[in-house]
Formats: sequence, structure tokens, C-alpha cells
Amino acid sequence: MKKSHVFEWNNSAFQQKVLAWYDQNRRILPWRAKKNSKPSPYHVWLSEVMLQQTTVPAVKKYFERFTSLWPTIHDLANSPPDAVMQEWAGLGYYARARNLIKCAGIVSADLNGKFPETEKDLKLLPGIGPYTAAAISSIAFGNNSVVVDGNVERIASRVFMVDNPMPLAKKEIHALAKHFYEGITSKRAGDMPQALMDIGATVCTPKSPKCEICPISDLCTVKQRNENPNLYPRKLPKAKKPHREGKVYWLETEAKQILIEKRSDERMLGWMFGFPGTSWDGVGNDFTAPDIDWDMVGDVTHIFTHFSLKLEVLRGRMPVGKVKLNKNQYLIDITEVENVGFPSLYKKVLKLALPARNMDPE
DNA sequence: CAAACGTGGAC
DNA sequence: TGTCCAAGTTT
Repeated sequence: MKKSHVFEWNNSAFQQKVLAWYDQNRRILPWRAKKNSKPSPYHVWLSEVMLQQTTVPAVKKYFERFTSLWPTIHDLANSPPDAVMQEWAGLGYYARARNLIKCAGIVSADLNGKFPETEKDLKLLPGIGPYTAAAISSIAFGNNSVVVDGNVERIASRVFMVDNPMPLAKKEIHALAKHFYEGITSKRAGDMPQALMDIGATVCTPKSPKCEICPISDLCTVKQRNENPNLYPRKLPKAKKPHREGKVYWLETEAKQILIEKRSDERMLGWMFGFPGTSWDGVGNDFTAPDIDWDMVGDVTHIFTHFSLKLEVLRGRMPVGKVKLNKNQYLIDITEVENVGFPSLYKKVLKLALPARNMDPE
């Protein structure tokens, strides 16, 4: 503990305030157990994976849809992987969905549908890292794990006024966050991380936190010193995003079919459907476009985490028999193409090419 | 360990 | 328009 704090740090005072706030202000979320009922490990796991690097509003509909289609881990495990990927379409970070499917298979087939209860065993499963293991073990099984997500990091960085920038400060912050959990009973073990996350999401927000209504403001160094909370956690400046360009092909047959392809594991958007094109992700080969007349439909731009992309959309038509399908390529009926769960990049291509196609005189 | 890995909403 | 961000994991 740094001696420089303007107050005497007291774990139990902090915890009491946080939990009392939670009892009055907890959010009602679809994956959360109602008061006095046990949480479902399946729901906790599914929601935690969906919520990784994603917002609560975005996850809600996906969670409802998944649990409606697949009420148990066995249902999910027994579903065709494509169906799961289709339902994940639009949520992003598709490795999460691929790992979700693998994890469901293991838990369903090898573990009799029971999730492990310890962090150590949970972490062995695909898609479950340090955070998610801690979250599941505490929320679903009542273990007093040190759960540190972005919210907890932010709260700790302000409460203890951590001056080292992220991500260097991760270890330091994690060590400080242990204080938040020290001595929590099993009865409250699952509430504590959720309470911190609720405070982080609704009070101790990244920008313009509501310190006036914060239950722990008198224990917060940044607040007590009148520092600017917006500056915490400190961060290193980010590198500029590179820009890439490529081509994507809307290839239609004279029988009103469209060529789509399932992207392989090692590519970006792996296991998702898309349209053929140049290798804009730097993996694999460019699509060899047939030697026909291609109409330029327009450009699609898309911003990924680490680069921006502009794809030129080209549209062409040829006889069915002339189309050579590579592995993982399919011709689907024009009436079905809108029902394919494309990732957002290809959804944009679709929205550009389909109307252009419908305006065509033929 | 730094970099890869999506998306849409807020300001 | 650009920038930041949201319950991280994997390699």
C-alpha cells in the first residue's frame, strides 16, 4: 500500500460500501440470477465470453437468442458449428465463437455438462483466460477469486491513483485490486465483482465519472486529491492505424445464384461466410476472378481494430456451368443471400451489391 | 510480450 | 471525421 494516500485504506469499509450500493442499484441483466436463486454456470460462461471487449447492450440480444436456441450446454455442443457462427455474426472477435464451440464440446462430452469450479481448471478450457476463469469461479460457484476486468482496473487505478500507464501497470493494478476482495465471504463472493463492474459501468465510467453519487468517493485518492479522473487509468498514446485496400467480387450465375465462401480458420473472420476477393488480410491467395466483364459497384470501407480497409466491389455474371468452385465455396440462391449471417464487412458488401443487382435491366 | 483480433455507439 | 472505448484471450 502506498503511504501517500490521503486516507487510511480499509478493505472492509470499501467492501461494505460497494456491496450496500449493489444491493440497491444492481442492474437487471438477462444472464444474472435473480436474488436468492443460483446462477447457471452455463449462462455465466456464455455471457462472460460474449461480453469480452463488448458492450452490455450489444450482448443482450445475442444472449437471449443463444439461450433460446440452445437452452443447455449440450444443446449448444450438439448444434452444427456453422449455425453457431451464423448466430454470432455481427458480435465480432470471431475467435471467441470458435472457442465457445470447442469449449461447449469439451464440457458437454468430457465433463458431463459440468463446468469446472476452480480458476485453474476453468483456464484450461478454450476461450477462458484469467479474467473469465476468475469471473465464472466466483459468480457461478461462490469462490472468492480476484476478478479484474477493465472496470476493476479503472476503479483501482483511480482509488489508488496509479501513475504508471497501461498496459504496463496491469500487474501493479491487479495486485492492488486484490484488496477489493480480501476477506469476502462465499455468500458475497459472486456479488463483489459484479458490484464493481456495475459501479464501473454506471458510475466510475471512463469519461466524466459521476463522483458525486459514487459510494466510494471518500476512499478514492484521485477524487480526494481533486485530480482529473478522466486521466485514469493513464494510457500510452496509440500508434496510427495502417490502411489496406483490396477487391471483392459479387459473382452471380445466370440461374440467380451468388458465390460465397466460408473463410478458413487461420484467416481473419475465420469460420464466417464472405465473398471472394483479394487477400486483404495477408493470409492465403487472391481469388482468381473469371475472365468476364466486371461492373464496378462502388467501395466499402471498414475499420478493424488494427487497420482500416477499403474494398472495391465488382459485380459480374456468368453461366452456372462455367463457375469453378474452390474448396469452401458455394453457390446460394439470390433469395437466400440476405439470410446468411455475414460479418459486418461483408454485410456492407451485400448492401451495396444487392440493390445494384436488382436495378439491373436484366 | 506485443500484436492480432470486430463492432457500433458516444462525443 | 476522428478517436476512444466495452466484462479479454491467444500466440
